Amino acid sequence: MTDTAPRLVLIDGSSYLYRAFHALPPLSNDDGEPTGALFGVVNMLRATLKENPGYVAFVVDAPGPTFRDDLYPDYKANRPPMPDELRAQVEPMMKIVGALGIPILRVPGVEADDVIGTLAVQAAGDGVDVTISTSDKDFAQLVRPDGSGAGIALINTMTGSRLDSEQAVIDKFGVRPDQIVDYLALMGDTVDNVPGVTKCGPKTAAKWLGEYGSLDGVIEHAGEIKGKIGDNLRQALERLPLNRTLVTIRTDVKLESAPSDLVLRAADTDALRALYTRYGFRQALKELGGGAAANEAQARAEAAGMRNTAAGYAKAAATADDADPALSAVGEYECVTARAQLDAWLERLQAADEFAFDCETDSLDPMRANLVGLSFAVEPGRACYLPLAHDYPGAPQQLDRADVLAALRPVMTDAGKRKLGQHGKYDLHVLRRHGIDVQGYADDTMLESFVYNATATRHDMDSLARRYLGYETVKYSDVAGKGAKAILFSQVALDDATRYAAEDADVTLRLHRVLQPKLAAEPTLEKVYREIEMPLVKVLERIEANGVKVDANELRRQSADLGKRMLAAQQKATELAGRTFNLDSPKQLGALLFDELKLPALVKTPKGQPSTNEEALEAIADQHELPRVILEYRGLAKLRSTYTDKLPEMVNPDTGRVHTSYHQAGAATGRLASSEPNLQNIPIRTDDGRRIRTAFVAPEGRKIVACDYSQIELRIMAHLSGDESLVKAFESGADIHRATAAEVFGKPIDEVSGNERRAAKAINFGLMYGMGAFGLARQLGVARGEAQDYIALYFSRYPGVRDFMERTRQQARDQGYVETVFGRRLYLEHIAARNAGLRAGAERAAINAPMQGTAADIIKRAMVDIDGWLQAHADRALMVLQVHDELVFEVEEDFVQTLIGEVSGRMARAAELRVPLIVDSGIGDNWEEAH
DNA sequence: CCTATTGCGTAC
DNA sequence: GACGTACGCAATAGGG
Repeated sequence: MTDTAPRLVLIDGSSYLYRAFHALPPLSNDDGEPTGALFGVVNMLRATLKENPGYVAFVVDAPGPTFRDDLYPDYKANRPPMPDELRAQVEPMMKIVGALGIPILRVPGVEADDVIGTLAVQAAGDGVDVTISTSDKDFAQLVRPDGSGAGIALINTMTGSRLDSEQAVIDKFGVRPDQIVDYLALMGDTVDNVPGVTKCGPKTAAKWLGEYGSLDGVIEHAGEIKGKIGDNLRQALERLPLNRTLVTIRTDVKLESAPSDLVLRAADTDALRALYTRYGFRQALKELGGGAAANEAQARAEAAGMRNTAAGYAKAAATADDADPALSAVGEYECVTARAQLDAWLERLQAADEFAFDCETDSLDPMRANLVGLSFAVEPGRACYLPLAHDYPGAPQQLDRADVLAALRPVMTDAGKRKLGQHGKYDLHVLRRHGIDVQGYADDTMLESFVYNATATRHDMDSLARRYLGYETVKYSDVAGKGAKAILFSQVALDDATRYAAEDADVTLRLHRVLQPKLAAEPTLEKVYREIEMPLVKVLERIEANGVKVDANELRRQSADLGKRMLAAQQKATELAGRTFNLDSPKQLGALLFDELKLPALVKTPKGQPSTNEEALEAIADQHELPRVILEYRGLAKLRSTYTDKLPEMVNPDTGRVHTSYHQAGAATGRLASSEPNLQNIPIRTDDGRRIRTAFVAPEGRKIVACDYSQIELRIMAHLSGDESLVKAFESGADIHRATAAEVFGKPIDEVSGNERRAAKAINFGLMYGMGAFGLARQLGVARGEAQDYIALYFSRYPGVRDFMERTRQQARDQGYVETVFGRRLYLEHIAARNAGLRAGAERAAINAPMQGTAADIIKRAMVDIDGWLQAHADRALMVLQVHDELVFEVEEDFVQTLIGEVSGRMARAAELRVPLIVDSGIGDNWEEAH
């Protein structure tokens, strides 16, 4: 229960500010502004936010008197005025806190302590786990056990100490939390000018309270205490009750904010960047980065939005007893080990309109994984886990796997019974390999999330649960450990396995209930999801299952050859350098080239270091022999380490083939991504590289057929822009780069030189990527002014393209997203950023996304169509690869012509554009020949 | 020891 | 700062 409850973190801002001010050296930024305390507080805040609290508040004192001043005019009278250097840091701190998205509480007439106390007690009473982040020990009085209910814990982020139980308080102070007030009253507080019993410190106070139980007990027995300290006590007797009132943190003040209002909002990254830059917080700035941190902020924003539209955390904190639990209650999940239980669940599955399922296995590779268990959810909170192959000492008896699968087969293969999953392609593989070819796979929460907002790079279940349900799932590592110590899921105890696995199905179902309506509210997105992505799941499953035949021996021969040549290059390099060094280490290489040999460092890495990349080495290749040798070595090493050594290792022993994984939610533009191994970046440019493709072969009696779209993205640019000249060029069937060169350089098409065509090609591609004159100049090796002239000339010949690009930028700015021809959306979170670099990057992405994304939509549609046709010919041809604009098939020889006709026709008809879609095909015994 | 980041390079 | 989308290798840096 504790790990399912929402969390509230209350930050005692004032205490941190003072503590950091006194603890840290008096740092300042380049402008001489003091930053020491700020630095400490910012680090503390970042550490706090890393814990992903759903609710948080930064509480500070408001100016003006409080009830304690009324009770005791000298309260805090000893306190010196705030030093100027500290005062100067208060406003910046508030700005940073605000920019981080943390609600700030500053309540007039109420001390921060009392605000925190009131919120803590209120939230804990509502079942929320509360953490008070403070360096003030007085708060120990609020610590309470978290046992079954929600507790209040103290954390001091600066020292890392944590007080989260009664025992922890006793260990630290020698008294229980409920005695802390009495303890403080006895000792007094010099900082707040509250005099206690003279000479009574922590030891004495704890001793007395241990003997007499409470302050009242101590007062009662004051006469019995001997010695000087007894006299001191008796002298202080009169003021002890007042002390107690002063040190008691109030938990009943009237506040306008309820704990559920304290939702962590999205961070304002632009503001943060500006503030961090101003105060020189480099690490914080780095973490802010362009990517991960921004996504996190986005995720937080959405999660916060979620909670606000629900009824606040009170609903999220609902317990198992609630009729409508917004969060699961661990323990309610059923572990199915008896036939009668299974039968009951089969009935539930039969009765449900749609249910969620999930497979547990012993491997992340769906082509190797063994089924260890299955989970199902029929309605939120109602889920089960069916362990099938758990095997550890003392493992309970489980139902027979074959029996269970046989019992489940009817419902799992019933196309009319809608099933849903999270990244279900994995589960489809596993079940297929265990004899169940799932039909009716209707919804996938990963794809719902991806289509709904592809900008969020993570679409895994844990992230989605956090983003859309405000819920922290049980992690795999929680039940199975991680790293080298991780155990197989089959070795996880059944109760742990149940709370993990059943939750997966449960959360999947809950996510679907949240995401489905969101998608339904956007009909074009719904269409992309329903008509492109969902049908593609089974198609990709088949392609992955087919795999591609790879001649491992051929690759091993190539590895040996590359190795010999690498060795030769290495020897030559050692000779030229006059010493040995690691050719694979950019750091060592840089030191050698730029420090020892004093060669000019013409290219810098993003971090400002001298780069040793290809461009940098090419630039100095005329000054020394070594750079050329390094380039030779690099090229060989790349091919060997990434391809010829690795691909043979990826051959599946069961099938003898290589099975890549296609990630349907891989690229924000809608493209697929391929991994393990990535078969979408097999070399083609160089001879050595292209040779690797000869190892992608067809078995005896079959051919490799490759069909690719000709210039699809440029055609889409023609379609989207409607530019007359460009459309005409494509209609005429001309070589598009040659035609562009003819336009730009103003000469007949057959007089265009090779160099002019090359320049035109660079312009065509560059424009699609939003390239500017600077980039084009670098690409072509011409002056920037010349490149600018080319671009200007291009736009004057193709004004429609220029208008299209401006329209696209404007659309991105106006609505925050751009879309493909089929309505797929890409949100651009930095399109309005104040940071010019970020904004320019977003504009380039905005220009590219409609073209790249539309191309992705088109080939996906074609794949679904082709797969539908190919199903009837599965014994004669297989679809084996997709490389963005290309589909590769393995085809029986006498079926090749039929296939090419069907495939190229279906590819060409996958979209109706203003220009024709042309498909080129090639045939060969291997992939290289098929090009 | 394991994970994250950096630098580099492959594809479309 | 300057060309969009990916994945992955080897070295290195950093946290436990």
